[in-house]
Formats: sequence, C-alpha cells, structure tokens
Amino acid sequence: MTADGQRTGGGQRTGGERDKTVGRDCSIAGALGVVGEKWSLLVLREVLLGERRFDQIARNTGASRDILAARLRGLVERGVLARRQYEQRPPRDEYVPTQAGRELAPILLALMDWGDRHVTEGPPPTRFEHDCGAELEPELACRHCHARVTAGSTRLLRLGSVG
Amino acid sequence: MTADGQRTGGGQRTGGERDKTVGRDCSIAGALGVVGEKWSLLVLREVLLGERRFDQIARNTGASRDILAARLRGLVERGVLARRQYEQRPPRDEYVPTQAGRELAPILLALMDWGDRHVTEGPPPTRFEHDCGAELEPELACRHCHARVTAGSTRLLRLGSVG
DNA sequence: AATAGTCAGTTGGAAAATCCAACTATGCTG
DNA sequence: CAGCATAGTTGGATTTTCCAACTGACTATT
Repeated sequence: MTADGQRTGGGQRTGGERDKTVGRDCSIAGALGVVGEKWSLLVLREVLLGERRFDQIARNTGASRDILAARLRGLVERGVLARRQYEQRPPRDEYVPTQAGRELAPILLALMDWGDRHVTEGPPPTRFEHDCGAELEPELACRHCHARVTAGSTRLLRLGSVG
Repeated sequence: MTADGQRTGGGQRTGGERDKTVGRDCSIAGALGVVGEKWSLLVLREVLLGERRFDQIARNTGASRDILAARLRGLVERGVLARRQYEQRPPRDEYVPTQAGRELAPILLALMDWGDRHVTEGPPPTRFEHDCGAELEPELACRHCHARVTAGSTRLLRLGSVG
C-alpha cells in the first residue's frame, strides 16, 4: 500500500498492487484508487461534517471498526486526511481534512444531489444553504464561461490509452 | 438486490440487505449504494465515452468478466444504464446511459479533475473541451448565484439522523 | 487503590466479494 | 462443418469485509 497506484495503477484495484491488466489510463481511476474503496467517501463525509473522532465516525458511517481503522490509515497516507493531536491529557488524536480532502467536498455535494434526485425517496435528508442565502442546488459549471456542464456539452480532446 | 437500498438502506452495503447497523440517513450513501461498488463508475465512464459493448468495457476498465456482468445487470436494474438491441442479424445488445446515468457525468468529470490535480502525475491523460471552446476545467457552482461552491461556502440546514 | 468507564483501536474466524482462467452458448462466415 | 466473434457463466483460489470480543492507555469514582 505504498501510496503509489497513481498514473497507471490507481484504477479500481483495492490493494496497492502493480499494473497488470490495467485498463484505461485515467484520472477517474486514479481518484477512485484513492477514495474509491468501500466506506472511504462516507468517512470523508463525516470528517467534513466536523465529526473527527473514531467512535463517532464508526457510528455515523456504519463501518466496522477494523475497516474504519484501515481506511483512516489509508486516507492519511494518501493525503486526504491528516491526523492531529487535539488533546494532551488523555492523549487523543483527531482526523482533519487536508486541502485535497476539502476539495472533494464538491464531489460529495454533487453525489448527494444526484442521490436526492435519483435514489432517496421523500425529501432530502440533509440540506445545505449556500453563502448567497439560497438552499444549495449545486451544478457543475465551466470555469471559463460559467455555463452548466452536462454529458452533452463537452467534446473529447484527448483520451487516455488502455495500457 | 431488489433495487431497494434507497432511503435508509443504500449506505455502503454492497448487497441489498436491510438496515441493521445503518449509519447516517444520507443521499451520499444512497448514491453510493447505486454506483459505489467496485468498477461501477469506471463502467459508467466507458459507457459515457461511447464504449457500449461487453468486451470493450471489460478491456477498458480492467474488470473481470463475471464482475462486469454483475455490474451491468445491477446498473440496469437500478436505472443508470439501459440495455438495447443495436443489431438484429447477430442479435446484439448494447448498454446505453439513461437520463440518470448521464446526470452522473458531472460527477465523473469532477472526480477526473480532482484526480488530475491530486493523484495523476504528469499531464492529464484525458482532456475535454467545453462548448465554449475552452479546455474544460469544471467547478461546482451554486445554481442560484453561480458562485463557486467549496467546502467552506455552505452552511448546514438540516442533517440526516443516524438511524 | 480497586473499580468502572471512555476512547481507539486490534484480533481471529466466518462470510461475502473479487479474481482468474477456462468453458458454454449463440449466431455468423467461409 | 470448422472457425471466429460476442457475451456471458462456472468453479475454485484469493482478498476484503463483517462481527463480536478483546487489549491498552488513560480518567473518574468510590
């Protein structure tokens, strides 16, 4: 689990193996290699919500404690979370998001929005308000023209090869 | 695997079990219950890229054929993909994205962007151009004020409970 | 000082998911 | 019919995950 996987590895391969039957060279696969394991994104959700202690994260995600310990270790290794002592008397550590971890927040919000619209029945269980005062309805936009980005509004410039 | 999971189920639970030690009621968990299994998002990537045949998807993702068959079946059941005959003479089916599936494209693009910036070394293996002519650099924006949405620009209005 | 409680994990063994190569099934083509 | 292509399925090995119970460090209580 030597924090490699990147470039060609990554993929969906859970462990930290070496490329064998790789698949397409692709940063989606790379990203999933870092946060795509079971429970990782839910752990990150809790941390971003401010829940930073082991027991709470375990309770709120539903992950079993051994897997949670493994995920936290992995996310710290890969730079998504950092571990910090927040109390000395009983020496206690907490997990906080790194910059890279905070930059996953939009992805979680987009996933939440999709889940609200396509899987959750009834009203959204969790809701956010944006700084502008409106209830958050996120959408992906182009940084340049600020128009919405959808499946049909892009054209492929270059495609990663299939290693 | 009765396409339930939703509301409270979903979670990270891979099979289609019933809530036991659920975790927070949350549409992120719900969404991951639909597309969070290993390989699902890479399969969707291929389908959205236009690769719609079994063998190609297998090759381009690196998933083994049995798992791929299970994923395709699951994604069709859950309404992310649809199966359609594209040829009669040798009767052949292809997998195409549904509307819900196409609406996952922004999430894949956001993941790709994050991967480009935080895990892939070197230049992005895959690049898109937006309709506006600029190379795509996606960001999450508020549908109302069109400002960028980051980890710090939202406030929690309501939080799903921990079932 | 013993006892109990909290927190953050670790352990061992069972269950489930994934991997892999080989095989089947269907229809076409020569 | 033999050979090829596509789309899976099968069986068995390997890897992950689950689960409950346990450890270890420290604090609070009596």
